[in-house]
Amino acid sequence: MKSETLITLPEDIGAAGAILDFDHLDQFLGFHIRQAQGTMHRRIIDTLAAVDLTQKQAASLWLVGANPGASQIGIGGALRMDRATTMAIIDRLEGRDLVVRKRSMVDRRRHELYLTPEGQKLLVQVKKLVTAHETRFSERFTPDELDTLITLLARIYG
Amino acid sequence: MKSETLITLPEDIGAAGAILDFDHLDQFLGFHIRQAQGTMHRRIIDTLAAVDLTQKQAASLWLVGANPGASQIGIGGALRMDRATTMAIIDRLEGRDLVVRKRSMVDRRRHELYLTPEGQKLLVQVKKLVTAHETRFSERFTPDELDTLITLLARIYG
DNA sequence: TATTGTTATACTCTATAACTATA
DNA sequence: TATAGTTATAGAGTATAACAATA
Repeated sequence: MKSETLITLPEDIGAAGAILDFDHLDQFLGFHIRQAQGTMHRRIIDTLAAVDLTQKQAASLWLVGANPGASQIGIGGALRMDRATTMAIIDRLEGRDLVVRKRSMVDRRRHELYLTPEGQKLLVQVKKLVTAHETRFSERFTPDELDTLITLLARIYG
Repeated sequence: MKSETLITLPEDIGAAGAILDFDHLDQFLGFHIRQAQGTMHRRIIDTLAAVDLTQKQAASLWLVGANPGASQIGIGGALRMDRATTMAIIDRLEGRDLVVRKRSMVDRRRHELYLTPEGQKLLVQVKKLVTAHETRFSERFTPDELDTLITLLARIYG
């Protein structure tokens, strides 16, 4: 028994739709999550190009904005990035004067992270862009469907 | 109004659970897809380390096995990879003598892809590993839930 | 002109290891 | 001993650009 699936391709990948035997690969959760995440990621890259930020950079900016004084380990943990990855991202944000590091007085190992005025200004724009991006995808679902989808997704990593 | 969320972290990331204000970031579909995909991806990397393959390499091997004679553009399209990415992955598989390229007699621009006997042998093992990996995640859901989840995910990129 | 494969190149994310300083 | 940050390094994936061969 063969499962044939028509995959519609983004214009920049491949030439046209291709019919391939997926041999049950397309019955796997991991397959669909990867496709869905890839699709949304490509779109958010384009969306955030307007402010020259990547998704991780934008998410980090967002969390620092909501949690002034948070540490790198805190931000990284929330976004599931290790220390080295978080480091690189905060470096980038600091290099653009969007975020500042301040040595913590309570625990001198930690650096407290804060948005600069520029960071705060950019975050306003980021929130608009990300919200619009999210809407473009979430409007494909009813509120109930969206709620179900998010609840089920959370069970994968919760 | 602040939404506080407890995130349980993988042992290799961060020190312990951290409570952060996500400021609605955790109400976004993109956020949860990324977390879920990251979780499954980390796990499949560990799983496929036994055969020294990445997820993309394994998926490409799988599709070539199911579609003997498929072209790179065909494989890449099905997995949503551009030509350069597909090229690198097939190069790796060919370098390990798992896949061979044969010039097509019908369209001499194309290279037909085939598994070698070694590739076929390894694919058997890959299917066991991937299926076990999938089961570890899919068993968190009832059949109905899994069906719903996959159907909703497919709507994102369909 | 368009498509397939190829090569070169660059960037992001991810991860590991080792080091400093602080707790 | 453990934690937070840092630095160096490496690999995978993604993407663009340019080119050759072929349609």
